[in-house]
Amino acid sequence: MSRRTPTPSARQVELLEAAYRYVLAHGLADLSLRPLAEAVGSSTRVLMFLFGSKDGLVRALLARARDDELAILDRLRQADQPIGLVLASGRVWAWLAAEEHRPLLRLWAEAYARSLVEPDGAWAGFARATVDDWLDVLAACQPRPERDGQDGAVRRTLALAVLRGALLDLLATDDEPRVTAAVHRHLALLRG
Amino acid sequence: MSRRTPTPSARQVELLEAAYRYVLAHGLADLSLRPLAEAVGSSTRVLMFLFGSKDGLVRALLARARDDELAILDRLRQADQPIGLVLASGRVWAWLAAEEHRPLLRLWAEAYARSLVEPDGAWAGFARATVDDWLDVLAACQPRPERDGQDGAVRRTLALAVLRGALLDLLATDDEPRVTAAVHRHLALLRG
DNA sequence: CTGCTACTGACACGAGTGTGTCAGTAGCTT
DNA sequence: AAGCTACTGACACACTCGTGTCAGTAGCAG
Repeated sequence: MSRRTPTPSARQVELLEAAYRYVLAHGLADLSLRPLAEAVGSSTRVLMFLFGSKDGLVRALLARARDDELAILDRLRQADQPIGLVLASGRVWAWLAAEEHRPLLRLWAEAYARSLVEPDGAWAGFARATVDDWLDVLAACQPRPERDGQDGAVRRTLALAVLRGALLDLLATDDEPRVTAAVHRHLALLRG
Repeated sequence: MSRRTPTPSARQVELLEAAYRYVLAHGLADLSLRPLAEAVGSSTRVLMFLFGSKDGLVRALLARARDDELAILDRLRQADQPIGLVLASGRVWAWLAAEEHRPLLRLWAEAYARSLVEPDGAWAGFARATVDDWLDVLAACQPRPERDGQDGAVRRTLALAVLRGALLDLLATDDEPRVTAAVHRHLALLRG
């Protein structure tokens, strides 16, 4: 068995990477094995063999997307000392607003919404997991006394809400100046 | 022809209402005519007759959901004089956070995300339209000198981002106290 | 060469999809 | 009574879907 987590095997990660690119371009909503297989130069048979089922493939793709997401989050975390929510939010927004990340973020939005409507299956817990991922990393950015206690939790909840709300706006309107100005306005408010 | 907009006909609105309830409970993602028809006590044949196609049905359902959305927005608008963004945001959040509106808001999130990924077809422009709807009504809540000019636009963009970001969090975590506290924190910041 | 493991191709099955066709029936207007 | 319009039922067509089956082949270990 070369199914999932046990040593993904070269061919498997290669195909996953190709499938990931395909999904970034076409969305997950009406993903279908046959068109996907053709696009990545493979066959449904092989996809089934490597990922067990369509559900397995989708799970692997969502995990792949989450890896991309965690990669930037880790760059925030690795600072030697907490940089504070304001600076962290500013950096995260710069990443979110970059044009080249739109496909990933659209995919993220799709998976998030779907996991809300259909809490079972391959999508299960995706929304919840990403909220926790982000809140965790924002917590790590807060200085020590602020971080603990529920006031700190409220602060990072607000920071996350601004970032994600702004992201939704940006994805729909593509009006980067207006949305970025709104985020910066919020950061200015926080500074006092 | 009793197709769409030209006088919806009693039977049509009756079935649309039933289908809307069904979709609120089951989501739009894998909506299928036969199960839907059975659930609402009709047949695919009739649905096709009344709505022309599945796309037509979906369009009608999205329009129906938008009507629900616009209904609350109008209650804000009808105030004799502008109430300001702070008060408006507070009221809107009270509505968003109410438990009984979750199904509608989940449906909204689903439609929004899907219209981002698949900008053609029945979903076209849904995300864009709702952003504009909300920004318009928030603009109407702003006092006169503030409303015009791009600073006003930035202000309401931020207000909208907070509301929608908080909504995303709430839908995923169901942690109303934390999220409501974050929204109120933002309102407190705005007050100065 | 033998065997073993990883991988792949061709094909079929059964279920579910949206939609089209043909024939109705109920209720109203004239 | 006639006729028109709105609506409905039964059924079939042409797909596409995920998945299963059976037979392979390439590469490497012994």
